[in-house]
Amino acid sequence: VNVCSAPLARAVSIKEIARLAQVSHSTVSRALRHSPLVNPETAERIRRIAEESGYCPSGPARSLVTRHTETIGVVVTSIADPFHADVVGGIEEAANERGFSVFLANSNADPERELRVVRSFQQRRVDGLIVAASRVGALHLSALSRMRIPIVLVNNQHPSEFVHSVAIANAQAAREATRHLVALGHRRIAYIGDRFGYQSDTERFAGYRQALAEADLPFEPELVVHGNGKPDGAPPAVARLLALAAPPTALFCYNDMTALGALRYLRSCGLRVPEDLSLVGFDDLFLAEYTDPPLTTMRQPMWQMGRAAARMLLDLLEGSATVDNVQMPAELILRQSTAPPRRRHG
Amino acid sequence: VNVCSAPLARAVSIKEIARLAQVSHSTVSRALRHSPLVNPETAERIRRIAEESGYCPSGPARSLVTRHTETIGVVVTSIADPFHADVVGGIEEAANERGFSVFLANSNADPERELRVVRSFQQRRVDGLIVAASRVGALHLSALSRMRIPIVLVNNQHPSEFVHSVAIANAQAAREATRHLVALGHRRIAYIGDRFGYQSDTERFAGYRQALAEADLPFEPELVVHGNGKPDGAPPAVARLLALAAPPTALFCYNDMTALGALRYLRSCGLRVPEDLSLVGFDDLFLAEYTDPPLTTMRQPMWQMGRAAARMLLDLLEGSATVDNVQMPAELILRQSTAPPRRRHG
DNA sequence: CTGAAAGCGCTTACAG
DNA sequence: CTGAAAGCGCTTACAG
Repeated sequence: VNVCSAPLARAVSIKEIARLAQVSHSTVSRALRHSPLVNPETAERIRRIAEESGYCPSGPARSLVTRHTETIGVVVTSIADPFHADVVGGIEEAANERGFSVFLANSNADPERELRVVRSFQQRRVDGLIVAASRVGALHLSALSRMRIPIVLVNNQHPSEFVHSVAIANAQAAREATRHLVALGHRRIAYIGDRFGYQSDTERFAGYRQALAEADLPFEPELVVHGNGKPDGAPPAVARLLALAAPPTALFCYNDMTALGALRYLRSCGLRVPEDLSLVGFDDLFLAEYTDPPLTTMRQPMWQMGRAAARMLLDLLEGSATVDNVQMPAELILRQSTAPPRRRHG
Repeated sequence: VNVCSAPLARAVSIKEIARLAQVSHSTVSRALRHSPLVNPETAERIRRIAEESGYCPSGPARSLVTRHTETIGVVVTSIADPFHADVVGGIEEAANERGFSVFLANSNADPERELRVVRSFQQRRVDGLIVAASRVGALHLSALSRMRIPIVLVNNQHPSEFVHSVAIANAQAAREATRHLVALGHRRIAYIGDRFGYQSDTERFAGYRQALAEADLPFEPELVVHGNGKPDGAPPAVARLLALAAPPTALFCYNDMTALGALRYLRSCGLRVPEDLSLVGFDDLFLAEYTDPPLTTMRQPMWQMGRAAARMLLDLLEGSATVDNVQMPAELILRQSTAPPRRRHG
């Protein structure tokens, strides 16, 4: 016989243990919360009885009176995306350290689903919300701010006094990555962006242009193409670049997933990286170290960003938050996918 | 001024909207739940008022009386691990479809943390639990079954009538993978297992031995080494194999992460895959398609396994579960990391 | 169809 | 130090 699907035994409540201990349930409540307002010996006795009877306090009942749930909601576009998986890991770790549990939901980048999910979190009375890399902030800001709970955005700052965020300095990081290519001698550097209009893409693109301008390199619109942030978005974009009369000698990608797709496509075209073409990614997913050649990329401290977001939210909840937007450091990781361009005319 | 960290405005309750609608709060409750016991017109009016006043029902209050939370807890060893990320994605998707939210927690493979996390889920009164690829089932089964809520294990069956599980036929899958190597002509095939004693490892090892036996190939203990399920666990294990007087010509790995580490280490030794050595992984993480060469591997339908686990749990909750252990199909994916062995003596 | 009452499991003033 | 009371926001018999 299967005990698991049997009707749930009613969990023992504070009342039950009050009966056992021959005190009022108020006293039990105090003893369990270690209130100083109860005789140490009876408190001890009560706790022992609670322990023995397998008492487990009811979160829902408690939060009904305390008006908070020690719970946060996190919505990501896709948990299967390694970037988000890492961020969520950091969030969970930091939340857990402070006694919070996390609700996780996928939005699949679908604004409607996103809104549904947020609404369900609202019913569950999460104390706060973390939204990672989506456009929800832009689309539904008013709906969100109406919720009147703290929200922190990861990699998706929104120019508003209503939301908080943690991100890296995207423009600056992209500029640094592009500079690296310039320093190697590349003059025709392509940018493979993301076609969904994320703010991070806009900023990285801006950084790319800045680096070009600094080096007095012309900005060539034909060198800017768009993927979809995933490996399969890269081939068509790369193909367009390769078909140019004067193809680029280096590719700077919006993220590592795009770089991964580009790398594989280049290989399938018989092109070698970095001998024929240099490639730089963005994120430093763990797999960047395992590609062949290992990928030069701009590292985002994803796990730390998750931790920072959770801590910021928790600080907000206890009113001790000091800043509204934290900016994390990015770091260029030099590996083997970049090299000086081949001389054109030996 | 920042509205988010301002004290929370008390959410409008059923009582408040009762006042607005000039009815009792019982009637409001009924109208909101679409009970037939209320006049359609007043019901409509009540709903409109609720809508306008931004009413959002309180989950905690509701579950206090209904005695369930429409919530499930999922604990994974590491959300940053792509296998788990995918499983969690499937769980969340299926749960969401049926109105459930999911609490996610990492155990870091630490039994104590695992237990703490499960206890916190218990306080939050989750309706059920999914535990993915951990030893919690083995270590804490009694503590778990005492919770008296349904639990389903993913890839971690436990020989007990108390738990439910979804998994693949590990032994059979490993046998098939090994057979593929045998069919290519390999006679010295190594197994790089996992050192943590997971049941899945034990089963895959058994399958490997079965395939050897079937082919009348001797089982050589020296050809069995252990990694840690991650890329960095592979190099020492592979090094030991390479140092053998008669090294293997093919490597069958416990999982893709191990294969990834092995691939990279082999490359660093100047060995080519599959020319010098064949390599097969297990899982078919998305990255298996992007290694160089792309990895031959045994696919586990991770997302589907997550969906199946969630559905099984939900079925258990509504008493409609039909099976206790679902077995998902695995599939050998042939790519370019395997080939016939090189002839030893030309 | 509707309302008053009781109760879910807790916390916390209030009054000893 | 302790208990009785009220209340958190809901649902649901029970009695009109």
